[in-house]
Amino acid sequence: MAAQKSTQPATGKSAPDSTRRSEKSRRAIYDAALALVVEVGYPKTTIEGIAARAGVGKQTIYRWWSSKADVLMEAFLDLAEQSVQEPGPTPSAFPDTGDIAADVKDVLRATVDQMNDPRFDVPSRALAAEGVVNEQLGRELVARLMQPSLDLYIHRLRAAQDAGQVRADVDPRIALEFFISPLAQRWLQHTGPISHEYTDTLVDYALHGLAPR
Amino acid sequence: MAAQKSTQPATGKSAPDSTRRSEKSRRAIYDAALALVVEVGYPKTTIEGIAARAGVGKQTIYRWWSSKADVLMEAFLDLAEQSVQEPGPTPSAFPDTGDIAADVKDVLRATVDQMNDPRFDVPSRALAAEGVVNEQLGRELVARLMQPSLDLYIHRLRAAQDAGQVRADVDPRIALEFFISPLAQRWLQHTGPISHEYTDTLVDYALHGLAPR
Amino acid sequence: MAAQKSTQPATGKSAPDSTRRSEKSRRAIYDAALALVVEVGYPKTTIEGIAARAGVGKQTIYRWWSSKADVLMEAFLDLAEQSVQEPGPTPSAFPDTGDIAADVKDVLRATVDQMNDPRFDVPSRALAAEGVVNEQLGRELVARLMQPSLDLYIHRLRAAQDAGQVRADVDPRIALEFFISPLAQRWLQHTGPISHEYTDTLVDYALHGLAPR
Amino acid sequence: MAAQKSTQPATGKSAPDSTRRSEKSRRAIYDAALALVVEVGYPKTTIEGIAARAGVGKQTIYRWWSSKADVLMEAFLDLAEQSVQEPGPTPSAFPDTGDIAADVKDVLRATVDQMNDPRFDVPSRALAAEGVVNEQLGRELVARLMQPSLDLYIHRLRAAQDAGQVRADVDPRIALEFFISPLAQRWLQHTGPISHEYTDTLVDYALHGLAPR
DNA sequence: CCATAAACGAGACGGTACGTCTTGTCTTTCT
DNA sequence: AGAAAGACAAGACGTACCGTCTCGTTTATGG
Repeated sequence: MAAQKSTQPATGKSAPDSTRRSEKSRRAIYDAALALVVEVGYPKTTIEGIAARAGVGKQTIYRWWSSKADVLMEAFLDLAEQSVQEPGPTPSAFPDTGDIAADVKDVLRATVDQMNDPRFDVPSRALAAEGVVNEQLGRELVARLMQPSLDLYIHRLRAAQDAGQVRADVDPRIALEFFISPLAQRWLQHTGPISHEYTDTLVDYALHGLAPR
Repeated sequence: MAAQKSTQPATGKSAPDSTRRSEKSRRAIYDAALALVVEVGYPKTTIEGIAARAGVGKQTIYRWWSSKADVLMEAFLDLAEQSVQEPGPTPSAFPDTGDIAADVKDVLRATVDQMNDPRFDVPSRALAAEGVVNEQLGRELVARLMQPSLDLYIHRLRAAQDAGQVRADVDPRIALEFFISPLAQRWLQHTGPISHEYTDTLVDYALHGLAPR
Repeated sequence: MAAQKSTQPATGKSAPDSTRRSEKSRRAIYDAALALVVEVGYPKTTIEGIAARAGVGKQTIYRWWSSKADVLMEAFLDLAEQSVQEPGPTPSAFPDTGDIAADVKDVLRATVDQMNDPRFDVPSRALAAEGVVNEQLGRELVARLMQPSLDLYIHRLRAAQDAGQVRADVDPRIALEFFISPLAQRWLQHTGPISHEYTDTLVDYALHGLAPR
Repeated sequence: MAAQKSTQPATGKSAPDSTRRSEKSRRAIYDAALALVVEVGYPKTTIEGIAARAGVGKQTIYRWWSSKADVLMEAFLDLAEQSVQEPGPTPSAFPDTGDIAADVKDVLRATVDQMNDPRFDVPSRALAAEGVVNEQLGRELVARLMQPSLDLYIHRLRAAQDAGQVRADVDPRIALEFFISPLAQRWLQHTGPISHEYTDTLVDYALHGLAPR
């Protein structure tokens, strides 16, 4: 948004010069934002609170972000990028053992575990809530946070179609929703408990259908 | 702490006497809350604004509701109850033509239409967002707003099981999520367009499975 | 003030029938008002508080009095009337031993003592403050609370003039101010300490003048 | 509680930095406060009203003053300081023609005139009333507003003592009350009319005594 | 000895102001 | 010029009382 290509267009208020930006402040703001959201919840997390905790002037936040949600989104994205670079099984890769059922169950179990980790749960809940009500932010969230994961599903489902494990006439962008949406709804809206058994069941029902064969 | 005649627990601040409540004020508050949410959005809807628009003292709101979300939830419930009593096809009945696919498609098309009506979309989005972040409210929303509809799905799916159109070993409470959750996620999180074709596809995929038969 | 002689004039809102007034409530209101003023101070004494403490409906106060100050004034007058009927030296009599200096010193010493009694100090301070800012109430206070005492001074000073102890060309209504006003100002405005020595000095200075003879 | 560099005691809420205070806002607040008190009276003068009229946020008032009375006191002091710097007879000087009676009459006549000027009367009445009930404020009023004038009286009376026009054994701090207190009481408590004749009489009575010589 | 009407307790109501909190802007000072 | 610091105008928060207005419930004659 607001692609700041090069020599900024004269918009009255001259845009900040990102080359002189303080990296230390950025990190401190990310850390403070995430910590506060986890500790006191999103509504009680304020720009002032973040600035104070980060040891930063308020203006430094307003200069670089447009809203509390914006700060949190970037902080969360940054967190996600960091964890990618951690050792261990790269979460940005989708397993492909040849058994689509087993592979999807695997991924969903990991997702369930993540949803039960407050460091993930609280900020992403907050962002999701904001995105529900603020369409612009919502679309940005989908594009920057969710789409990469969804693409992995699509890719794996295409492979399953090639292997004859999923019907060729099925749209993978819809198919993946059978795995993700019920879990997402239970998680976000507290409509039901989430567990490994539950996601396993989802995969079985989705693949084989509700109707008798 | 003052003689407490019978029921409610003594909460220090004696509870208001609901028999003396002003029905006119309640209605005015519901109307103002819904109108404001639609007009200016949830975050800019304030208790002060509702009170002013309803021609009511702020205390009258605080006396009977605990938060902005609480007001809006009751206003929305009230709206739902009213529309039930309107003429036309009762939305609290689930069609049963004997064809589960057709019946579910029918209901989902109506749901899609509702989601495209701003009078429904804006307040329910606001409530859903609040419920994501506030678990207590979220559970209340599920219980009071969503559960009645879900029960209709469950009931219809059980009938379909009896009729042999849905496998007997399928849990209807999970099965219904294949119809509802993908649509809900697209709607709430803007993850994709919603249309009659889309929901029709959902029903077909869900009933017959993703895997080849 | 709004003399309600007999068959009241049709003023729209029919005046309350004072013959049916509850004496018990009146007493309870007086007691509550005086107690609250002493305990929490005048500004924190509220009509609601008085009503609650007296076990009385707010309307019962509004029916018979026009303001908080009005209640307190009547309560205080009532208190004064009661103390008159107590045994001991009647304060409504001014001593006349033939020695004007001694008699005035006597009375002023009693006044000093009264000013140091919180039961008198707090409510009368509150009333005086209100009277400073609200002329109507101020005049009523003077007429109903202060004038009777002032008249005793005038009477005694006239006697002193007859006895040749005070110059005949002196206006007693001004002369009495030399005794009363300095003390009143020190008391009300905290401009100085008040004591028996102080009032004795006042009397001496006033009688014999500041200039050398 | 946070590093407190040097002087002021750590009060939890760090004190505002008075070097960065907006002079424009201060002036606007003084003007608004005085204007409102004169126009609508003290009780109907509210902090919100002052802020609105001054075009200032409420917090800017609460940051620098502790109460409505505090604002008004400083506004009034500021007004007094300003009028000192005006041309004309400096009110901070007490005339000394050698005739103590004439000089005091002079000053009292000016005081009477001031009491009849609503710009002075209304705010100072309000402050006096507040000081009657709030001892802390009262003492501050005396020290900051009244004492300077009283000192002039004391100084002039000492000179009169040196000149043999006032008895040497008289305490000037008490003597001055004969001039000031009766006038103050008539003014504040509406116990009588105030005029030049009245104050002239006060001076004569006070100097020569009530008793025959 | 009721009938009836007023005063009463209780407290909900539309309002106003309180004093606090946070927002997003602006200004000052330091680096 | 960026950043820390924080004052500022604006305005919502939730609370406390205001003075008015019903509600039943005493209570106290007067028919």
